[in-house]
Amino acid sequence: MASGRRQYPFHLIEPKWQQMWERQQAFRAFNPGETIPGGHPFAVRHGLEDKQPSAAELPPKFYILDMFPYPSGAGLHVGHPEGYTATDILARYKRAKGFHVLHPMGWDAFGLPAEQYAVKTGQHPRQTTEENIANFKRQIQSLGFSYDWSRELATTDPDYFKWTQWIFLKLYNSWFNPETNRAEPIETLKYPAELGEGADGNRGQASRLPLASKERNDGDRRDAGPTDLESARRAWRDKHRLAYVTDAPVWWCPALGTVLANEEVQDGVSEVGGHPVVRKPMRQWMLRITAYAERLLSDLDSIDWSESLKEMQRNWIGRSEGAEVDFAIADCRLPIADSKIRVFTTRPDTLFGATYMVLAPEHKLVDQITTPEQREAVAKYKAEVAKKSDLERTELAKEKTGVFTGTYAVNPVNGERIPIWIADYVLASYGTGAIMAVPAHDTRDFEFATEFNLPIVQVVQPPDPKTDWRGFVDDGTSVNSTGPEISITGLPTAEAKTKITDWLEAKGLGQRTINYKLRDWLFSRQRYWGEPFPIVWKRDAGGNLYHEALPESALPVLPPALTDYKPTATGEPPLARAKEWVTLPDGATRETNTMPQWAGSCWYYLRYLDAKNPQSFVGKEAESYWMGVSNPKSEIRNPKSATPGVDLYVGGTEHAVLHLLYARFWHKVLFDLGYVSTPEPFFKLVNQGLILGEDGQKMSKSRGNVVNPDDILKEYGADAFRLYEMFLGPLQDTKPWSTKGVEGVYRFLGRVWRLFGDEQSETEFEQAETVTNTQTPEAPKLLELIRLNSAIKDVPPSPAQLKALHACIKKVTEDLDAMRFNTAISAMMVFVNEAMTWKTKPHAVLREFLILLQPFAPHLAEELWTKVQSPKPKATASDGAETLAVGPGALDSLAYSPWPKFDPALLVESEIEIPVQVNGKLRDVIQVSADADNATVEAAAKASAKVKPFLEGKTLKKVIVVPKKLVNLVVV
RNA sequence: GCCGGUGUGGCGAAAUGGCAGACGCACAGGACUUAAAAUCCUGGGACCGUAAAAAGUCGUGUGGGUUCGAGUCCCACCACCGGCACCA
Repeated sequence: MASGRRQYPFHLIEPKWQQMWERQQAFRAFNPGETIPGGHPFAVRHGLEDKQPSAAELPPKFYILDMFPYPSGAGLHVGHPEGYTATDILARYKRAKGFHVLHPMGWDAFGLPAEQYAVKTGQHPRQTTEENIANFKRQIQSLGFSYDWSRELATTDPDYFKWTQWIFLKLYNSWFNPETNRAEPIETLKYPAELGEGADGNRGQASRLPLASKERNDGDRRDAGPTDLESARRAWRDKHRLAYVTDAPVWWCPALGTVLANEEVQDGVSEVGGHPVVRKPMRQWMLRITAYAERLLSDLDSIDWSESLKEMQRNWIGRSEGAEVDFAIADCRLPIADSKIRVFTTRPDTLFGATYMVLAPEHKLVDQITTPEQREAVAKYKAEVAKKSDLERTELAKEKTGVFTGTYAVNPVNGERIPIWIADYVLASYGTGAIMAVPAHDTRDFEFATEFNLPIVQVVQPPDPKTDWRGFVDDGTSVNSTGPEISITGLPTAEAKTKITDWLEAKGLGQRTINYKLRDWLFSRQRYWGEPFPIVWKRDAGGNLYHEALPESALPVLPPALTDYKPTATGEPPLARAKEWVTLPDGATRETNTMPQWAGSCWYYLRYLDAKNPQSFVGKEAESYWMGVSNPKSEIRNPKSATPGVDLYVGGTEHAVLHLLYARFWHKVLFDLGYVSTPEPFFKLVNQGLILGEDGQKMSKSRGNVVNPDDILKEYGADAFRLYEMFLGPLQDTKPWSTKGVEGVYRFLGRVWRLFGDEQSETEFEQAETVTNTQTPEAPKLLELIRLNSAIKDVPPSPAQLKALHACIKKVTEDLDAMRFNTAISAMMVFVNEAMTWKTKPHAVLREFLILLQPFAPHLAEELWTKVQSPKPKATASDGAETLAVGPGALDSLAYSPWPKFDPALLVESEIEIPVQVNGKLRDVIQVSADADNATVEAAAKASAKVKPFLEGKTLKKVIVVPKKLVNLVVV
């Protein structure tokens, strides 16, 4: 042990209070209508003992949420508790402020490691998961966080994933209505005329179909037998559902034995593990997140997230405005419908500069338009591209490649013939999979044209004539842009875009379009340890396979027992091994994919609100109270949306796009369908920064610089650990760990201990401790031997003492409101340093200080709080310390003690120091009375002996007096 | 390449446009101690001075600018960190 003697007996104090809080359920939050037990400190504080308050009768809520962890086998590292400590401090602070705080914790427990372990050892992932959760929970609890453990949840719990599957059914049974711009039940989807039941008689409403049967046993369905009309209608609906099936190529990762979402693939390798991935067509479930692109984008304006995080989401969604333009194919040998190639461009103003076209190699027209002479070259190029992994495609991106198809297109604005090429720098999956190339004003086209000697025509003049127009991609003025029917020459870029787009629309050659980079969410995984889909597959009379939702009554769909967790030899998911499970009595077969890990984390913050509800994923009343809509006393800080949701959400940046985008998407669907009352889930979000190793490098096992919280706790205790994590620097910053730094705050806590404790009784305590087994339940009683320091007296504080206290209250309060934990701690250090010097320490002053300390170092503060309940040792000491903290009817629980208010009047000085500058340079500091007027201050400044030499022989030009701040004498 | 963020002592950091370096670490000196640990006190940006002081000069990545006054605001650049990356 580097630090030698223990600063204070945290090894007894911390378990004592953790047990106390747990016994008392001190941090349990109560839903509207719930009976609040008498004696519970929250009930005592708010006068709600044995009552069943409605939402309106409860104090204003405050929902503080941590990103729940994946309980890995490695246990907690010091990065986890950083955010958890910050939120715990705020939760405790808000409780003291009188809020009804919801502060829950749970487990994001589905995931690959437990499954990979199962593949290796045959141990069921549930067992691994449960062990890991137990370890995580023990570690988290040893830090004294004030979570409401009665709301604990795990995504792997059937009572939980039943509702994950239920939400999936909602997605499955909904479509996005572009007219109302929101999700609606699939029954509101109209069939097109050819599928309608009679012309307009029943408005083609799908509700005429026996849809009610969806909620009945699936066995009863469609006894009448399918018809062509019925399967056509089913196909129509299936095409519109928010959850749908495609056979599109997906990222298959052979090493992981699963497909991955676009977002899980980085630079051609899997984000997890860095394994290579390949493109492979497979049947997959998709979620139609793209329908929400616009709302996901625009609603960012209504929430309080960091600008950089919003920017990341905006970039991910990637909205771009432009136009789609049709180019006719010259000398067309094709049927009319296919004789056009549609391109997407954000720069229709550069249409006159289009000197060639490029199709993605996968574009569906490529084979049709390729001339016989070029056929071989095109086929070869397509084969090359198909062979390339995405990794190679990105790596080789520097050099442009492509092949001419032999065919020409006609530029609609000037009738010019331009060659059509194929090249892999055009992506099939974005826009229309084809572009018009304007080499003069697009970097990629410029490189391509240079490579293949294609013409480059200027059509934009840069604002600065010295700028080279070649490769100029910004806004300027259109030039050389006059055709037989339309001219935009001379127009600034913005106007040129409008004018030419209007013309294209009028001529039927194109239209305004908005494109998004965002793709639909690939939602199925070939894994065992995830939520099974509540979906079965059947065949209709024509032998066609179709899918159907299981009824709600079939939930939860549990995964089958397996002995082998590997995918099958044919590449089918592991669930396919459970033959009996897969096949239902009616011959239907179950979907064997499972949901991705993101599914469970998409809505866990809602389950916390009503974690045990067996009837619903969340009760209406609980939802509206905690999300802040039903309680008139709630603080609504954003008048624009007036729907705060989670008041504070803290977690790492690694979830900046995926989790946060997916969760927002699900929340909006639930909002549209009327299940939740706010359009956004997380009103305020803060990303905690990374904690690096002592060497300033990212912590990793291979570098050997990982700090284990258990080791720190053993040596310095939870309070010191918490304090240090916050003292390190601003929450959002990346900062290196320093175990030496822990000692600093540990010493501070030791000073607090000595400030309150009596030295002689401490010695007696230590002697008693050496002959006692500290593992016994009686050991904490030893703490009663510690007496209050005799310098602490029930006397009125001096003005200086009051000032020190109130300066501390002010600073800590303001810093907590702004989440500046490090400076709040330093303010408490300043206070303690000063209080140590006081000969007589007023009881009232030190007592208030403990309330400030409590959120940061709750165990120590609670223990000392028992000592300051009365300046004399308690007469009823035989009751033990417990009664002091939790006695019914008495407001003596520190955790719920009202936060002190500072009195600004106590902070005013009678004499203040004013710096005096000459020409902006500090020359002296003078003492003046605080209410001195400017003339007096100026005179005093001029009179200063240190200032005078700098004025001699100079002319005083100007005098700046900033009241109570500074004097600056300007001389020449 | 594009977007976002950050550059302040030996280190972590602090500073509504107004005394740069609070608070802490590490370090040095002292007190207590047989000694050590712990604790308490003192010191500290650099330079130049001096027996020791005082005074002075320079100092917040670099170069400009605005201002009586800039770590803070503006412009240009450099470095590092994070994100995106052939998205037309």
